[in-house]
Formats: sequence, structure tokens, C-alpha cells
Amino acid sequence: MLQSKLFTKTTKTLPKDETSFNAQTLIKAGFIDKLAAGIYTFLPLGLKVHNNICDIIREEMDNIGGQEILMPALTPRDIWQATDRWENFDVLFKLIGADKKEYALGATHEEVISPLAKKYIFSYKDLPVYIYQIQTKFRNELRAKAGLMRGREFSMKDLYSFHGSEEDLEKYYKDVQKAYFKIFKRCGLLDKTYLTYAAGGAFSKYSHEFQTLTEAGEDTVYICDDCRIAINQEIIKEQNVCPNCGKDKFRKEKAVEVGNIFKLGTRFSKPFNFQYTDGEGNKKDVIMGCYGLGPSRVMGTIVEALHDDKGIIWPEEIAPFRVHLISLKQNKQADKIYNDLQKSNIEVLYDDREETSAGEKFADADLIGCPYRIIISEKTLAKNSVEVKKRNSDKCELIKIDKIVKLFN
RNA sequence: CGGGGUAUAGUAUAAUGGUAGUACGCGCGCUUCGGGAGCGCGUAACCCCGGUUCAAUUCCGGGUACCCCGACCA
Repeated sequence: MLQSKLFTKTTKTLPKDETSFNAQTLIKAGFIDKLAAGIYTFLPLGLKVHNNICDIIREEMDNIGGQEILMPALTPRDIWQATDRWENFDVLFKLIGADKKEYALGATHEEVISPLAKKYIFSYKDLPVYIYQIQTKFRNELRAKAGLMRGREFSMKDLYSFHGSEEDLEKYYKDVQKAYFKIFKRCGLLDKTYLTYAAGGAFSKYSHEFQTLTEAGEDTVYICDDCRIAINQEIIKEQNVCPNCGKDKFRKEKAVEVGNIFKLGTRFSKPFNFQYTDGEGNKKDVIMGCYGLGPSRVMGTIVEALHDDKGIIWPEEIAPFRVHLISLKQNKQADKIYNDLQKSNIEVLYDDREETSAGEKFADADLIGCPYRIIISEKTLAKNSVEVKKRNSDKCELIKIDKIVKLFN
């Protein structure tokens, strides 16, 4: 991508009506734009990051047998009444159609997937099955806050699993935990993310959350560094002893819930009379699990967790571009390097702007946060080289021009 | 939903009961060119409705929007 043609520009001034770091920085760098409270446009840079996160999630979901579908965001009232959530689920956005029928914008999709799965699952031979989607969710929050961390419209990967027994659900539940940690590792959040015991809400006594430590988080958790587990403050009182290892090393931290997994049991299969036939011909309720993970919230969390005072430090797999190529004076060599890298399928943002000063280009590169910066100037050209610097390091390396493509292969 | 705050060019801000200023941005010109360059010229704004007043961006009332604290948060 030629930076001179990029739809967005960076700005020097901060939007005054945003105080959260993730929103300030993402807006300043041109990744997102705010339309209204808790409602954001994903601009070219931001959409690339969001898509990269979604791609990682897809890969890891597919690895544990997930099959992707896409359910509607617009849902009729009767499915919510079947589960008694039309009146009792406060964050539902409700609307009235031209036919005077009532609808809700999907806040979660148990009410859609359960009757859907019922159409195809009849026998124990059809189980287990794992279905997921990545979709925009709508929640009518009384107060949106903290940029991408709590929006009224946000993206969510929601996976639903269907089983013939609790044991089978338990086994898959563990598989999902492992897959989630792989996702957080690839998102650069692994060392700050803890499997957390939390309240189960309306479905069960407990659930598991994935909490990433950051001051921007809304939750407070107690963590044990030895066991790598955490407990959400919502289910315990002040505590300094880890229930797992018994050591009094519990410490209290602010964290953001980046994922949440539930054993739904028969909470949704019962109201929809969703049953299967076992090997002996008996009808049994299908056992369900659900597993949420929000790409847009993960994006905000990465910004909160991985930055310095100059800007964002994207992990390699997440960055909008792998390489930010900066030419300090327009020249044919820079164009050639850009074309060569592109031909080798290396994603490059090429700062080809002719009337922009070196300092501004460097500042933009730091702010946007691509993992590698390549500088080509008269100085480096004199040595038939370019300068390569990683975003998370101060060290520069001179690389011969004919070796540059190889370096990134 | 309770409490608090804010609303002026594209952005960030200043002042003012009577001509709305600055910086950045943007456009043109010249000089610059390795950490957000300099000079000159130009462009561009008072959230909405009502009240008080000779006159309201300013004061008052109402609305709307945004932000913060809390509550809420599958």
C-alpha cells in the first residue's frame, strides 16, 4: 500500500472526547473513527488488524473441528420469548418492523443456533458438532465506555458445541481452552492472559473467563502466578490464598475479559425441545456449550497492553502491514524494493510521500506500529543498503539491498 | 438508570452582551530535507429550540450529543 494513497492520515491532536488509551491511539493513528458512543468505523488499517485477528481465530476454531456459519443479526421476538429472555435480557436492542412485528438485534445467538441445530441433529450419530460464527453483536449498554472495550456494536466469535453427554462436553470444553490460549499467544497477549473462574450468570454456577491484565480493564481478578489461574472478584471476597496451590501469593489486578466460556447444559435445548436419540432408542436432551471471544475487544486490548509512548507495537501476525518502508527521498530504488517485497507476498506500507519530513515519517511509523521499519535514504544508498529496525527494539541494522527480500522470507 | 462535566473552523483550543483569535491540518509560492522544518499568502467555526435584551456564541430555561464516576453488563 502506498501511504500517499492511504485513505486515512495520522493526526497530532487527540480527540478530546475520548480518554481511553486504545481509542485515542487508534483514532490518532487512523485505524478507527467514532460515529457515536460505543460505535466505531473500522478504517483500512483497523480493518486489516481486525481481519488478522479473525483469521487467527478461524484457524484455531477450525483446528478443533469448528464449522463456520453466519447467522442473522436481525432476530424475531418469538425465539427470545421461548427462552424467557425477551423481557429479562436488558441489553437487547429491540425494534419494530413495518409489519408491526417486534425484532431484536442479536446480542448473542443461543436462540438462533438451538432451533437451527435441531433441524439437523436427530441421533447420537450426529453428535458432537461444533458451529461458530464471527459476527457483529449489538448490546444496548446503558453506558458505552473505554473505546473498543465496551461498545454497543462490536464483533464476536461465538462457538456453540452440541454433545450427547456431560463428559463429552467437558472434554471439548478443555479443547476450547487450549485453542483460546493459542489464539491469545498469537495475539501477543499470552503472558498477560489468565484462565479465570467467574460467575456463571443465568446458566450455571460458574463459568471460565479469559482475563488479560491491563489497567484499562473493568474487572478485578485475583491471580496466582505459580498456577497461572485467576479468580474474578465477583465470586469471592478479599482473598490472598490460592485455592489451587494453597500459597498466599494471590495478588489483585485489573483485567479485561477477552473471552468467556460456558457449559450451557440443557438451558437452551430444553425450551426448544431439542433432543436426540441415543443408541438404545431413548430421547435425550442435547448438552450444549458456548464460547465467546471478541475480536474488536481483543484489538483494543492489544493496544492497551502492547505500546510505548510513541505508539502501538503490533505483534507480527496482527499488524496491518509487516513492513513499513520509508523512503526519505523519492527514488527508484525504494520503488523497486517495494515492488520486490510485494511480489514476495510481504505486506508493505510504503511511505512514498514526497513532501513529508523524515521526522514526521518516523513518528507516523512508530504510531502505526508495524513490526519492521525499512529506511532507504541517500545515506543508506551510498552503502548500497537499507536500514532495518524492529518496532520493539532500538537497534538498527544495515542490510544490502539485494538481501532485503530474503530477510523477510 | 443515578451523579458530575463539556459543547467555538476538519482537529485541538482562546476570548467576548456589539469586528470570534491562535496552533495543527488543508491550498498556493519560495527555502528546506535522518526524529512531527521555516517564511509568506490563502481556506475554514460559535450544537438545536425558546426566553431576557436595542443587540445573545456569551446570560437564563429546555432539548440533544459526547465524556467521566457509579450501577448494569451471556
